[in-house]
Amino acid sequence: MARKRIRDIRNEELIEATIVTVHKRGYAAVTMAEIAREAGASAASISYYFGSKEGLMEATMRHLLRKLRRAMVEGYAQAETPRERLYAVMNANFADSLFTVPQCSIWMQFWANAPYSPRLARLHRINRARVISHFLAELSHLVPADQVETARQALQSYMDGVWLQAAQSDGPLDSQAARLAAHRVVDLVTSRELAA
Amino acid sequence: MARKRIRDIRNEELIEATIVTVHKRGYAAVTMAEIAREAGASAASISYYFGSKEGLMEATMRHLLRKLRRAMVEGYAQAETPRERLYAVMNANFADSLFTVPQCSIWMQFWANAPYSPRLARLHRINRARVISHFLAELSHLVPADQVETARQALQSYMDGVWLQAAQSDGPLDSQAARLAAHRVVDLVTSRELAA
DNA sequence: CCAAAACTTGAATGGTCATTCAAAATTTGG
DNA sequence: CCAAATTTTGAATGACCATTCAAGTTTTGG
Repeated sequence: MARKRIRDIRNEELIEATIVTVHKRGYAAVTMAEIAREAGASAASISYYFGSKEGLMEATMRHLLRKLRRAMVEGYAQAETPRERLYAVMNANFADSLFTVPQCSIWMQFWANAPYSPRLARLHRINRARVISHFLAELSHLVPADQVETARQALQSYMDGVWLQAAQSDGPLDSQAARLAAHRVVDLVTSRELAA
Repeated sequence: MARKRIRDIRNEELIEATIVTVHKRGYAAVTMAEIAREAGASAASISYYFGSKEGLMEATMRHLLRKLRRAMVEGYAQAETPRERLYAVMNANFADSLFTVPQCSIWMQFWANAPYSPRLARLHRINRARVISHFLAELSHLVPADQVETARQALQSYMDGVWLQAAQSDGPLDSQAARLAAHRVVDLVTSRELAA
């Protein structure tokens, strides 16, 4: 019991420290020593728990993806119509617990660096495919078949763009306003006017 | 005459090599030696021309921003209505010469790393303010005053999101389709239905 | 309480990299 | 053609960093 406990505690602490430190210094500049200091540990302990720097980054990204997925399925469970499920996707992405400057910032860091790390790229690809299929599934009930892909592209671009802008924001974010705005975008994109 | 010529030629070659190499290896991993090799020069010559790695990155970002700005003013000159000018902004961002995978990719690299480099951050801030004011100026003629900011946020998020997705794309991009889709988004956002 | 297992880290290692510099090559202006 | 200015680079420098390892400390299970 306790054997597992300690490992889990350290994992969590080190991942949290990674989020804070990558946000503060950037993916390109962050060092093991900085992350370790933030966590009150030594750089050597990171190697002990995660094997390597890349292992730590992968674990941190997994942590963030898990958090997002949890928020998503939670909202999905209560949604009953395709439109409500689209709202649920947006609500998850702009949930109070996820839509903060540091988290959007670190998300961007991983996003930008995923193409250059096989382990991050893999996680990124899997997550991306999942989100796309969710969007397509719901949109297929709401817009003509030949517009589904265009509508998905629009919704997903908007969602990503909001995160990207949020990452650059100075002040704190208004997650509720973001959700409302996102709902409106869903409504617009699924209205008849999308047709060319 | 020739004195300036050589410097300009080298500047251009090194900046072009920087774009190619950063796209290939990522901002976090790229080295002076790699860029120099791509340009058929030595790492020392980069220091000679740009002073430092950060100087080279700043010059490269300036180059990209200049390119974007040129495309923008060109379209602006021909636009006659607020809506046409919004189209022009989109057309510039999704111009054939700019909307390519490598360029979207490197743009993301700079975007993600700007917050951690004072010189990049400065360029980024200036560009951002310029784009925002353009959007606001045109939107103020098209939507009620209390919706201008929301509409700007939506349009800009969409635009950024499309670039972000394009950077991750596997195949080549269809810039004309991107422009058409962007026009439709402009139409949607400036329609009466934006109202909550 | 005890031995074994798990955990922790300071210091060493080996490697990488931006930058500098001196010397050489090239170009320029006359 | 020549001297001065400019351009080029190989090698040296110094700094930084991820990872390893051996030696300790703490925790665990009995």
